Amino acid sequence: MKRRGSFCARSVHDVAPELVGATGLVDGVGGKIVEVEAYHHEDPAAHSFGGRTQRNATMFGPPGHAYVYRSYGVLWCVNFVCEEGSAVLIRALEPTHGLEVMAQRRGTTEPRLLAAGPGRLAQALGLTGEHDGLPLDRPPFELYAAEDVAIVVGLRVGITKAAELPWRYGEAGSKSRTSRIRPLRRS
DNA sequence: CCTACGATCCCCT
DNA sequence: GGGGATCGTAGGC
Repeated sequence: MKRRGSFCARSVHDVAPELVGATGLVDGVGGKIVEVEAYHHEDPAAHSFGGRTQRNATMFGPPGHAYVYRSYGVLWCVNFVCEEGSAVLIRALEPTHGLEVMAQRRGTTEPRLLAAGPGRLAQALGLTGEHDGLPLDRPPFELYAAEDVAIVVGLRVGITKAAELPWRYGEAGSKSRTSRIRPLRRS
């Protein structure tokens, strides 16, 4: 996308909604991002809250890199690093490229189960801890500017701290999201 | 359709 | 030594 290098070097609250509708590929496999969550460094739910550690070191590095961490010991989740130790968790995408590869990695051809959910998405795109810290503006990554899509805003899921913050963004009406977002507002 | 729960690893305190 | 930014399966309705 234009301004690719600096796109993430802004507030996570600006970057997160603008990523909805963008297309992201890894080695040519991926699709349209339809759901994300923002994690700010002053937000108790963020991994970077409380300062730099071994696991979250990438979040404190330069913006525009991938922060990949292991979740529940069994899966990987992918974030785009933004400014000041904040990041956008990529929660779901609508598969458009490399459907057969995704189906093989996921062990299903059911479209809804390919990349709806952060763990499924990482598996479908072949992302693991080896991608942690890699720049997003170079291969194997490709990013393309967002379509003009209607956005729904709601509460983040799966967290216990700061659960009331409306920092989850999705494409309105998408069938490739993880679940219904009870809309707080639209834009 | 829905809810409940176990798996399984690192990182962190 | 505890606890997840989750997923799949099992079972009930």
